[in-house]
Amino acid sequence: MLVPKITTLLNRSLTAKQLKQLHGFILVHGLDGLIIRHLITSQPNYSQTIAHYLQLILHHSNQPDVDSATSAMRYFCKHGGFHEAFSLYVGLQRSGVSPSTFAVASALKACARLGNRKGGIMIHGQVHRYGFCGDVYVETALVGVYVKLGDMETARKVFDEMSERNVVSWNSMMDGYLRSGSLSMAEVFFNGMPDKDVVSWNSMVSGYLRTGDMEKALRLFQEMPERNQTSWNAMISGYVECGKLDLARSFYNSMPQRNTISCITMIAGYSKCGDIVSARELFDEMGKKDHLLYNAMITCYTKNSRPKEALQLFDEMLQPNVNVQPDKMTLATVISACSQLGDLSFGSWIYKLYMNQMGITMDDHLCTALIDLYAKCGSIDEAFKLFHKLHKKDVVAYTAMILGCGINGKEQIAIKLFDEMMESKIRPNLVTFSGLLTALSHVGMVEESYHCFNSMKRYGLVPTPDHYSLMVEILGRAGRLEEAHNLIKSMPMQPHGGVWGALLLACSTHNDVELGEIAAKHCFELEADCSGYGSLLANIYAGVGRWEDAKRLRKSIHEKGLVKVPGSSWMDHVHE
DNA sequence: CTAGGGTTAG
Repeated sequence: MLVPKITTLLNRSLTAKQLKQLHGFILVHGLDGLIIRHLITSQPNYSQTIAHYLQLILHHSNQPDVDSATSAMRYFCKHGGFHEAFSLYVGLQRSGVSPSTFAVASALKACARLGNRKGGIMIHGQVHRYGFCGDVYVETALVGVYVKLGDMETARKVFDEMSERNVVSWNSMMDGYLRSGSLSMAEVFFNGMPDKDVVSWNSMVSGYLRTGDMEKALRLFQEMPERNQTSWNAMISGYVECGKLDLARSFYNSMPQRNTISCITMIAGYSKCGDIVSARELFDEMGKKDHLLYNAMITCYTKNSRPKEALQLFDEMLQPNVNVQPDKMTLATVISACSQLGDLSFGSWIYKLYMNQMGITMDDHLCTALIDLYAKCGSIDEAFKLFHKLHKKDVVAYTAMILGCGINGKEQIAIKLFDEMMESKIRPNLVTFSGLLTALSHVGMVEESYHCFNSMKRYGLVPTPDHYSLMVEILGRAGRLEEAHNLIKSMPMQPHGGVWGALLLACSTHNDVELGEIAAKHCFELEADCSGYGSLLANIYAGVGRWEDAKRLRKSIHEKGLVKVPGSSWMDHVHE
């Protein structure tokens, strides 16, 4: 009998090749549940491989071993393989083998995480049939399913009928009420719990944080009998959420032991308010950096239009002495950096070679990033190919395509895509309208643009200065300068330099001195670096033959950075 | 075994 020989093998760490041989052996000599279970627990590095082998084996076996299947299900559940876990359970069902309570609990967890209503209800029925109703774990898992499905009524019913409950059962119910927004019911459960653990406290604290009630959250945090990293991290993320970065930072500084998540939360917070220096400081302070931390920092750079730094950091993580494995998120972010730079070669290297080499498969996020890259770099056909490959076309994907068509001279297709999107009942957002207006601006379709701009409020969208800027550009190109000026004056918010800049540019192509001076005045007031605007105004002067004024303006920009326009006292504006 | 915190694309 060769089984003893295998069991001795198991206590050593095996190479992938040895494992494959072992698998062949198991296939030939039949399946032994004990061995499989032992394999999964004793070989953490290869447990995924083993679990997959097991899946295969079960598929071909008509008498699968319940215990080994359960081990595999638990493994998959722990590592996010909920589909695999569920299909293993279905496999057991199909071969008519009675599952264990463990298998049922795992399968229920998988259904909860997948939002698989049908599966959850099916297993609920089986729980009765197998007489697993008295099992706390099974019933708690059942509560978990209904909580995750948002069905608090059924969850409550299951909970009420339980003969025995533990902390987790209570916590699940409380979590469910918090998720469904019933803060008061959650409080009732929190106060009614026979005993609370850290999770109970943490859940309640983050419940208050979600509703923005920082006072109650803080009070509860201070009352906690014991705090763990999650408690601290929740507070940090709460303060980040409401923009109180300094308070978030003081919690970060005073927590006894920080982890990667604490750091990522802070970096994301700094990223949101544009403080990349502080973000980088925290990043550098971390001793051990994983790919999630790298992702956060790289994202911070791309979100703040620093694609070069983003790529530098990506390069750093690939260095042999660092050797941090990137994942899909890393690549999606890095590709976004490439499209900001217009670097098609690096981006497509990732797509065509690197992904293959690393065994990273495409998902819709990644695909959308690539669509944007190819579209921005002029390869609109390639972008379309990728667009058709998407499993689910969402706003972001449509927006990328619309903008891509717009900047590649395919305005009609951009409009068609927008209509198609409407028909699919996908709600456009602010970025979508920027893309559409950009497309329209290239063909000078003024009435269409007005229509588009005005339709924004139908979707509950308030145009941003950028949208006004695009409208000004469109009107300006059509020579409707006065109309553009009036549009700016009608803006409910302070226009930024770009809005007036768009008008100034239009004035320069149409040689309108009077309006040009007004626009330039605002530009000078709103932006630190005015040399570009100054030159535009000088061009207008030159265009109408006011050579002296043009010359003087150019000279003043060049020499002292002092913008002084003849005959206009409001131009006495000093710049550094 | 069951529950809790962070990061991706326009």
